[in-house]
Amino acid sequence: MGRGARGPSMHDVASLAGVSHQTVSRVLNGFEGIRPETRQRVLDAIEELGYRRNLAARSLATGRTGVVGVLAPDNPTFGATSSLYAVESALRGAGLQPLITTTSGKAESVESALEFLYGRAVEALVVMAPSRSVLEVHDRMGAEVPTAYLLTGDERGVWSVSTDQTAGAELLVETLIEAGHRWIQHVRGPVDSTEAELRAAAYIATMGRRALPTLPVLVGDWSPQSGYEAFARLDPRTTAVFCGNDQMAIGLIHAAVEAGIRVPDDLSVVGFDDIPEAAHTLPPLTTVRQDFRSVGRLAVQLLQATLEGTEQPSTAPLSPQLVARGSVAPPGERG
Amino acid sequence: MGRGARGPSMHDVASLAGVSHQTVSRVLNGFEGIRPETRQRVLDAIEELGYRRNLAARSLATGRTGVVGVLAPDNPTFGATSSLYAVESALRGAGLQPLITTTSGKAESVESALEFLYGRAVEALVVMAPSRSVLEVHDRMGAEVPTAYLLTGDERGVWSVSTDQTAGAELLVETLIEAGHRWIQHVRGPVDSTEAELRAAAYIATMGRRALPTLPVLVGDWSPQSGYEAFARLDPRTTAVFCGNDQMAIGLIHAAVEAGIRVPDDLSVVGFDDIPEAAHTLPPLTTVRQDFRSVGRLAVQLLQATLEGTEQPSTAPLSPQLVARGSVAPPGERG
DNA sequence: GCCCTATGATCAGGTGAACTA
DNA sequence: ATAGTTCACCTGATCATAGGG
Repeated sequence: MGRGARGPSMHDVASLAGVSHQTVSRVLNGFEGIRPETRQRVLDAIEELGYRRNLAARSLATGRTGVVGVLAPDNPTFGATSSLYAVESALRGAGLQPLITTTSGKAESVESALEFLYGRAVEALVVMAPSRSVLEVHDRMGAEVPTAYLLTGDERGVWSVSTDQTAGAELLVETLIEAGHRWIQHVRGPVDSTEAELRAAAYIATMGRRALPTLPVLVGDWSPQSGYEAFARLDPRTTAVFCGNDQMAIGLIHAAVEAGIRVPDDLSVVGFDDIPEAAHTLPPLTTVRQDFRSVGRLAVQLLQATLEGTEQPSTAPLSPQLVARGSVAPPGERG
Repeated sequence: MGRGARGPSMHDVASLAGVSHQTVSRVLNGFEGIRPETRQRVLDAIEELGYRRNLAARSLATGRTGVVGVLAPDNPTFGATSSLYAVESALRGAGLQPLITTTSGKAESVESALEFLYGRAVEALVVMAPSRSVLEVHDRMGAEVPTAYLLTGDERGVWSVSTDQTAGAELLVETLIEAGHRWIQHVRGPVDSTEAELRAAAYIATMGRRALPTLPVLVGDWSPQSGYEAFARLDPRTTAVFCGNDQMAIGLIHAAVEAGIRVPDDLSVVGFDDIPEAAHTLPPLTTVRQDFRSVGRLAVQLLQATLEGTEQPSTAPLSPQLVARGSVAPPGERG
């Protein structure tokens, strides 16, 4: 397997420039005390040979890898993917190397991904844990490195980077209440999802605060299909539905219209996330926008500060933003 | 920066097991000629110390990195992301290390991503190039390693892994023709997109083959918003629209309904990709399904075979599959 | 003496840190 | 104030060796 077609080494550059390899190293690492003409000779030699540092050797010598592992859900949803891409780009910008692994969330899958990452000597971790099971596996395997948590509410204190789920849910429920609804039902995401939990809790709390009756919380799995299926289980008194995300709202609206229910005249519906399609459903969806990219960037800033030992940025939850569109109207005669 | 908290080395394992480091190496690499009891002693020592191979040293010694770079579009669409995740998981399964970078497609962005990847000594590349500009930059920088191309039609011959775009477009246009439509218009994706080009060409070819009139091809950017805007530019005679992807179809349907046009009674609409939302638009969207995950897996198989020098799998374009739903009907009186 | 099996000793690989001139 | 010398980092490949038939 002698495939290692090695390029020129630091020594090659050194002899071409007529200096020692150490001087080359110092030029590369931006040291001060180097005579301008020497530096230039080295730079020229590098250019001429097309020299590139051998990262394996560098890593071996320093004992550092600069690799940050990222554990991402393998379900390509808009939100998770947006955050993931922001993490990737910020990491690269910070001179670190993202090592992205996707997992289904099942224990076995999470385990093998983490095993892979630890085996790769990651120096920090970004755990995107939409479900509690991911966190459990991670905790069980023992956190070996600084870890930032995404998509998991603010459960991990300063190590969590998130949008304020509770505030988002309140915004939506209040919008429905303001429109005059009393019978508001919630279709939440999966049971082991932290974010779904927070949104559901906020639904109940807000209704309670306004002294309004709470209807049974229905459970979906974030998919449009599960929203579609949830429609059939809606309480007959329901005049407005707070869906746990936009996709389920899309499915639910589909089912409603199929059943001859007009949205929003007979039934108001709101979502969560503001995916690109939300502006173009029929009717356009009232929802709450999360700034996924900022969340990703912030997570990287947190880890970078930790690795460098500088002051960590604040990771207070980001504020979501209400996007009012056409899927909310005052309750019709149906209620 | 003495952050390198190094773990136990092969030497530590060797002395604990009472053998040489070389024997440890042979056990790790699955060599044959090792006495079972010796092997066990080594294994025990590894277990006891919690030893893990230092990959930097390994890579330095072998001259190989096992890293495969992936260039992905930073636009988190369902299709690209699905393929990306399949690539990641297949790569990891093959014992290789995915190094994923996202780019906007702009020359500068592509350049810096490739620079990053080459600097990381990637041994192979997966280039997901939805636009021709990505290919141009890649070509200009000189392909240093075996490269598989995704999302770019079959432009790169055996190095392209793709779904048959032409066949997919034909399927859709034929469906519209069979339903009785004569005035079919196409809303294509961006001008520098290879796939958009193929789909548009297939539209024109199919219409020609059936001796039907071709209407001006409108240009969108894949987003729902661009589909929405395209509606206003539709030819008045149009009775059916072939949208370049599902998202644009969603936007276009929105605009149509807003303008009082019924879908599919007054206007038939088809999409491309079969994203999860496509089953739940109003009406549900007739479209064509691409198996994005297979494409990703196949790309990895291709690279793996190349790296190992074994026989390469066939990369003939995969067949798309028609998904007939409710957005197509015979032309109404509008045409 | 010769072959075979299991294991050890030595060296190479590219870089950065510490010390030296 | 600059620049060179030496060593350490950890693993895998090559060659050498000890023991057994």
